[in-house]
Amino acid sequence: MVRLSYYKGLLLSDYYAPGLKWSDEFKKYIGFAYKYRDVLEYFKREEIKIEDNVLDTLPFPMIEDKITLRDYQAKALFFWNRAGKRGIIVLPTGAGKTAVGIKAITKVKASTLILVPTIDLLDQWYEKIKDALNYSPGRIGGGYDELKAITVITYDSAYTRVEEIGNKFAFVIFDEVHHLPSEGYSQVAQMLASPYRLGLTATPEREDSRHRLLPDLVGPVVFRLRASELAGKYLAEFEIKKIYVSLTDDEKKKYEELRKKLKQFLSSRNMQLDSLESFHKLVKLAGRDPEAREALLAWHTALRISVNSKAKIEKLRELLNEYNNKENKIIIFTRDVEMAYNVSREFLIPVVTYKTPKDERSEILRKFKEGKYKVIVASSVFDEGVDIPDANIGIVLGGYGTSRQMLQRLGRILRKKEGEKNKALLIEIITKGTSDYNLSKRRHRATV
DNA sequence: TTGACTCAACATCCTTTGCTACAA
DNA sequence: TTGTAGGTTTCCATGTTGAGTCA
Repeated sequence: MVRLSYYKGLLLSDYYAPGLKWSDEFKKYIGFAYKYRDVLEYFKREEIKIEDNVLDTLPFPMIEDKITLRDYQAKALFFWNRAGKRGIIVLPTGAGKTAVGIKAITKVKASTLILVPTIDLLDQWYEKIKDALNYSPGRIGGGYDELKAITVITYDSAYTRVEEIGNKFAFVIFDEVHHLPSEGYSQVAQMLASPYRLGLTATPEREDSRHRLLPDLVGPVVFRLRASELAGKYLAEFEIKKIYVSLTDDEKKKYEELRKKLKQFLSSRNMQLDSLESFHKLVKLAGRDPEAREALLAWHTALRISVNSKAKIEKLRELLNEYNNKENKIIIFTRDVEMAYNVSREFLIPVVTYKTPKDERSEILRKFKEGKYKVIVASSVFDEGVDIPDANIGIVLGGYGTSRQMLQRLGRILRKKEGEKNKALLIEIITKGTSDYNLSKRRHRATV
């Protein structure tokens, strides 16, 4: 008879099993709690009897189930179920990931923990569960601290509480699961004993390649659908337009000076900037070498000039003249805060950045939803986890070189509206011949 | 309870085009 | 001659968020 137990994120066992190591401190074999399922299966295969004291879950409540899934949502859940209730479902923004998650809870019928990156999402899940299951889930984070059989928690709170609650849930849902592989959050996944796992995201891939950890932490991608596959029926038809502009003579002169400074430094040190690693090398060097710091600063400034070029503002003026009318709702996206405020001042448009106070932000979003505001400008605050009212036109003035940001911004204009005839339109304004062009090229790598 | 702070964690950050020492 | 590894243990900037603290 093997005794299995849980202790502060660890799995303790009397006998050896793959994935466990002997610990002199505990006088037992130990491993991270997430090995629980594998260890259990191993002992079963070996026909070894187990006394299992790992999970200590709260009783599953009486719930209703008012969720009707669309065909692709049901299919996604089918594949996840077939994979042993483990794995990741990839659906574009607006395709109803939350509904899939809630339906999964009703299938598993066991105590469930839902991890979310922001308080906005904490509230959204809370409301949707209340509606769909006629049950008020617990909330931990954002000032709440209620542990219930179905509980929504922020990643940050989970990080500080996981030792204590790591064995209270048989099922765990990781919303926006691309956050999970980061240094700190991945420990949360390891310290949870939950044998059933579901990850939800629109874009699992990460710039740092740590998404390679996801199959181990959550399971493989079991279902994937792109925005273009849902366009027309469940999401709006859309078009992506690219408009190219040039730097002014002044900007060009400055830009080239700065790039030259960077190049001169690189060649003086026999360095190249041809990979992320080489860039990190430069950053490291900049920590102790003033010349390297100067070079990096030059790179930053040059980037800013190209992303926030004056011609973009003029092009934006034309676009607003053309599209700013009763029929359209427009969101303008910028890369940095300064540009967002410049646009706001120039065109007298309400602006939202991370500096905007909370109530002012919700006020602006409310008025945009009601149609009192037709155009708003935002930095990268709307990229994820915020419930943004529908728009049908997005204008990208600047951004990162990541397809994640691109797809998330696209998602902001894709919600299908009743009787809508016009296509949703995402317009990107790009400064040609500069790093801005490279950024744009990079964010289009992944097919939409 | 709020509001204003601070702090920590997370994310992005590259594409040009030439090295040098050593092993196979 | 050709091919390949090379060095450590992070962190120039800016943006964004959640949690904690203190008035």
